[in-house]
Amino acid sequence: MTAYTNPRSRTLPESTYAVLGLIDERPASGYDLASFADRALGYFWPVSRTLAYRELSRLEGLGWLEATNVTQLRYPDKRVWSITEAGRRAVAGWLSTPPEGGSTFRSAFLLKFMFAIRMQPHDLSRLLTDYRESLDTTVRDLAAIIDLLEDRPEARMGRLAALHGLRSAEARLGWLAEVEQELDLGPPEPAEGRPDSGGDAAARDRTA
Amino acid sequence: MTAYTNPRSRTLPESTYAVLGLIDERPASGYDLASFADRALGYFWPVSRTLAYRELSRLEGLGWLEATNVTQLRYPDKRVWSITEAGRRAVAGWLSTPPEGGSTFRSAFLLKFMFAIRMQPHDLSRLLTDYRESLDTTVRDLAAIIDLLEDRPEARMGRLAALHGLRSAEARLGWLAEVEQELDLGPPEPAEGRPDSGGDAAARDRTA
DNA sequence: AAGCCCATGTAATGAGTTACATGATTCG
DNA sequence: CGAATCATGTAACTCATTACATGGGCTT
Repeated sequence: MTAYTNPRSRTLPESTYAVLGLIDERPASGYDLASFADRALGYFWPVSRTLAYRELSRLEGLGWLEATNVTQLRYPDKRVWSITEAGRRAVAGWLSTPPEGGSTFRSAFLLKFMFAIRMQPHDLSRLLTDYRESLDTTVRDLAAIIDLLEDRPEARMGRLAALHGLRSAEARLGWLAEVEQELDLGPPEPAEGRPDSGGDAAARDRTA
Repeated sequence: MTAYTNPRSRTLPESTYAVLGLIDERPASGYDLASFADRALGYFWPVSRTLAYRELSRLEGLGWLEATNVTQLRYPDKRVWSITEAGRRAVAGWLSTPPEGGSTFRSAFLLKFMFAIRMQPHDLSRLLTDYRESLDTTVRDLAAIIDLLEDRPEARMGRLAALHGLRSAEARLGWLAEVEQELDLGPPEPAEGRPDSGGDAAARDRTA
């Protein structure tokens, strides 16, 4: 309806090509696509379910995708999308040009961290602890994904993309250790044995 | 006008607190604030000039900021903003709660990289080269900032935030080397001495 | 004369998220 | 019997960006 079907007037958002590229790989329903996109691109290019549907109809309007109705017995009928010849050309064109626009990084953690001098010590260490926990989770998740894809050569790029995230997260854990040392907050283990802040570089080595 | 002046109905965006926190540090005009925000938060929480103005008037509506008219001789008059008592309380409240929402990472590079199998070899190496260049620039810029802030204790958090970016960028350069090795694209030096892909770990060491 | 710095905003646009709406089937 | 899965969408919202508008003073 309110679709922006004219590719000449302005450049399409990258998410449009993300969806197009995924359908090029394997035809799918909107529902399928959304969950597949979440697994494949979720870490560096989230495409929500709603957005997936919107991009699909935009791509239909552009003539880059077409739908086939599939009736199902135990599940609702669905529209399975596949790429057209024009769509294939569009993907090729997109892949042959350098990424424009895109790439943003926003960190609510760093934003708050910038004002750390005005934070209560307790809140600061909480902030850092929470950050470490989220990084630990990321490391675990990505390591598992990499492990899973190790022996699947067709998923090579996915594995390498996950590795990109893993290396970044590891570097940030290293940064956290540096920061905690400089701010003389020992690594948070307030259980027993009061941290005598023995300047240990051992904490840097967490490449598990 | 169409401002959302009621903090009880829904949580305010983090950018609102970003502006509030900066004004808390030093009163400034909208114009000043925008350029200061760009320097201080630009790498992890961009606040455009237009957005800065919008947030300032929102904060005025909330009673968290107030303006003083300042007439100038050689420059246009301006409104200098400073924080109110209520504003100070709002900052304190914000700082004592864990970051909600925020933190997004979107990489147009990784998105394209995921479809690398369908790329022409030339376009792929171009993609990687461009990425390396942007990372190199980031590393240089952040290293310079860190160097500049080394002997300014009041800018400690800024220095550490920059270090966060530096460590991430370094890790990504390391990742790039791994990837180029695996995809058997030697590091791009097509000048002379054809790269015999001597598996060198030397390229990993770019902590200059 | 061109162009940047200071200064403040409005208007238009859009990308993306969250909530809402509906409904059959299957599994614990 | 409730929850999850499969399936498709609409509606509302708003954050954020880009373009537009204006204008004096200073620098090259």
